[in-house]
Amino acid sequence: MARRAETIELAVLGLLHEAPMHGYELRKRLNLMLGWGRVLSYGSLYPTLKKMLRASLIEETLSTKTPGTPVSKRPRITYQVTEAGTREFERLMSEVGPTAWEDDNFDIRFAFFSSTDMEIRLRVLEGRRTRLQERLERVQSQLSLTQKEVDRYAAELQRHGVESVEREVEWLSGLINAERNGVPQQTSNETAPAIHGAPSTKPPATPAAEQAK
Amino acid sequence: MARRAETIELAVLGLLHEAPMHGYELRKRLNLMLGWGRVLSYGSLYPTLKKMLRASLIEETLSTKTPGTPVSKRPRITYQVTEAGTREFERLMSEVGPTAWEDDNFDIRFAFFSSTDMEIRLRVLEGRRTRLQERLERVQSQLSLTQKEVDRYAAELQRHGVESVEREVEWLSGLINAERNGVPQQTSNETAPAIHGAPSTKPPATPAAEQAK
DNA sequence: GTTAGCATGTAAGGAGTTACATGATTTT
DNA sequence: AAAATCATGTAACTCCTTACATGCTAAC
Repeated sequence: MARRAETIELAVLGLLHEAPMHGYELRKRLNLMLGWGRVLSYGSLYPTLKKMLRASLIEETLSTKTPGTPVSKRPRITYQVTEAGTREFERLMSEVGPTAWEDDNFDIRFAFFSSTDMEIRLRVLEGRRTRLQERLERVQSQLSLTQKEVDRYAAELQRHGVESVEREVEWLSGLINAERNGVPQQTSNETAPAIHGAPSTKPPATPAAEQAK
Repeated sequence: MARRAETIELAVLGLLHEAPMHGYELRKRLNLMLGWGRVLSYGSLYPTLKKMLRASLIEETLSTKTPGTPVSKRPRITYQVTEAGTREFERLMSEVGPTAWEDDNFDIRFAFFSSTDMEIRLRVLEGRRTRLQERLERVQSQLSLTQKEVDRYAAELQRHGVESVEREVEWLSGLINAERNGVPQQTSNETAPAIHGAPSTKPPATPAAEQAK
């Protein structure tokens, strides 16, 4: 699953961009965010954090919590983004191209869309939509070729998969429209109206993937 | 993604159960079947086939195609299931438990549902549904805790995710009803009525049951 | 005082992708 | 005759999970 590492990095940068926190919480937020399927393990997160530290994308602050520090408190570590980290975050967020709209990557980028401007958002949303449409075409053309005796259950699975992706496309279309018709996107505090009513669905577990994560 | 290996094996056994074929075609069918996300590479498939050969789950037949075989034709290899392979397939298909309803595994099992009986099907479908419902609960409870200032896009992503899983649950409920109300499942050739349709005879006491499109 | 959840890590190992390497057959 | 697609493989490498190991802190 090659390209996951970058994804985690981006997510970490994005979360720390909002507020400093420590590894444990980072993991929780991450799992909530992209955790519809597999869950990120500590064995994956902590090494990534160390790596990012070495690359100076983030910094750590050790806290000893209680004032009268006895001796050997194992310190809790709070991470913050550095300036370099912020720049890297911005660089990654303004990337347009396949890496931005592949399954895992897309979700993370979307979650932090507030940190980019509309142009980028539109391009990513459209790229993603095109990606899914290609997928649909490919599958549908292949299906018509193989159309020999299709097993009932296998066919139902396919049907459901197609339906899910189609719904996802509709969702994206709704979002694209909302962006274009300038849904107020500035941080006018609360009362955020639903971005758009469009129905939706990611191909969740069923068609073989929870593309999201 | 640890548990994928078994999944591939099951899929291979299932496909070869239907008809012998060679690796290349196996890969195509596999990708069509569970290929909504990542695609299975040769570097993954061929080693698996070798391993299954060693385990005597499948057998190979070398074909030289053209009658007047010159000399050094690289042979094409057609794979078939052995008896041991068939038994293994049946064993795996009648497993009920977590391994049967986790994301990837579920899809494969579902695709080959025709090879099991209704009891198993029902248990797997119900297990899967429960799994997803737990997921929803977990996410929703966590969301209510974190309900501080949620970013608009992040919130929309969550909303969409929840909606997708809810739809999946409805889909499963429909299938469960269909199984219970005995949708004719034997191979009465074509004119197979959509699995899904199944209007329940009695006004289903279960609220969840209604969904049926 | 003990369980449950917070918190941080490491080592070993498996699974699968990428990139490479080769060749046959069919279509244009 | 070239291009596309069918077809089979291997080696290196990355990523990530599993399982282990440790210890603090709050609640019951």
